[in-house]
Amino acid sequence: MARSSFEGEIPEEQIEVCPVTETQNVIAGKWKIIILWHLRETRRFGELQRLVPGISKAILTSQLRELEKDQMVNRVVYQEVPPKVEYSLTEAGEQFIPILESMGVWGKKYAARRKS
Amino acid sequence: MARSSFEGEIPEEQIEVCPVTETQNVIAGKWKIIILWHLRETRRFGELQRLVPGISKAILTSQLRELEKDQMVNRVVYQEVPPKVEYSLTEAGEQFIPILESMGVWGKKYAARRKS
DNA sequence: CTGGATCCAAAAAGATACTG
DNA sequence: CAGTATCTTTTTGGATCCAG
Repeated sequence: MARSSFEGEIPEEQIEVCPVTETQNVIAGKWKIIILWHLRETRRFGELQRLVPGISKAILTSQLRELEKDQMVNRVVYQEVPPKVEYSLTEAGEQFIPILESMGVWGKKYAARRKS
Repeated sequence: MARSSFEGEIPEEQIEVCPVTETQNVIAGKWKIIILWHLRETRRFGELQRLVPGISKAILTSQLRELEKDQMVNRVVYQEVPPKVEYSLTEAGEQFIPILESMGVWGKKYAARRKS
């Protein structure tokens, strides 16, 4: 029987990306996890910079822009002088919180284990 | 007056790293999450390379070496010809599985949400 | 089959100065 | 206060060839 279609081929749009890889793509970036962690509560830009030790304004901005693009973070600009900008989690971001919490618990045990 | 101690300084060893940052440091790397995912079951090197689409041997090796160094992965060499090497999760690695599962669930919902 | 060693390219991060 | 623009540096990843 002749093949009337190429069963081995998959249209580009239908290629399913592995869900964990999907997640990987969103949280890749040196600071994204810790930023999301602090965004469990709404934070202002400067506040985030203080909470994340060692990050520069430029990098914080770029990481936040990427998280926005990935619909993990909301950005609200208040038209005031001096400027005020608040960042918070979107629904997708909120749903990621339990994973962040688990990471915190795991990381703590992991650190303790490694010290011994 | 000479200060007899530097009260502002913290000995290197006592600097506490935030637990989520600890976790971030372990899973950073383009392929580590998906590698850990497939290591829920013991896998051979070549098997891993097939399971992780797009990764080269050299990169797979380097990612595995880092995971070993971080005590997430065990490497067992069977003295045979041809060589056979099996990778599996350490206890720390095993304890990370629930987080990987959560990432899978979240990633699936995330992808679905983004398509609409 | 499972790698190691090199070299190169690309991406990510960081430093700095400037701005509404 | 909250950025942007530019430049430099560092870090990663990838391709290729060699080897026990």
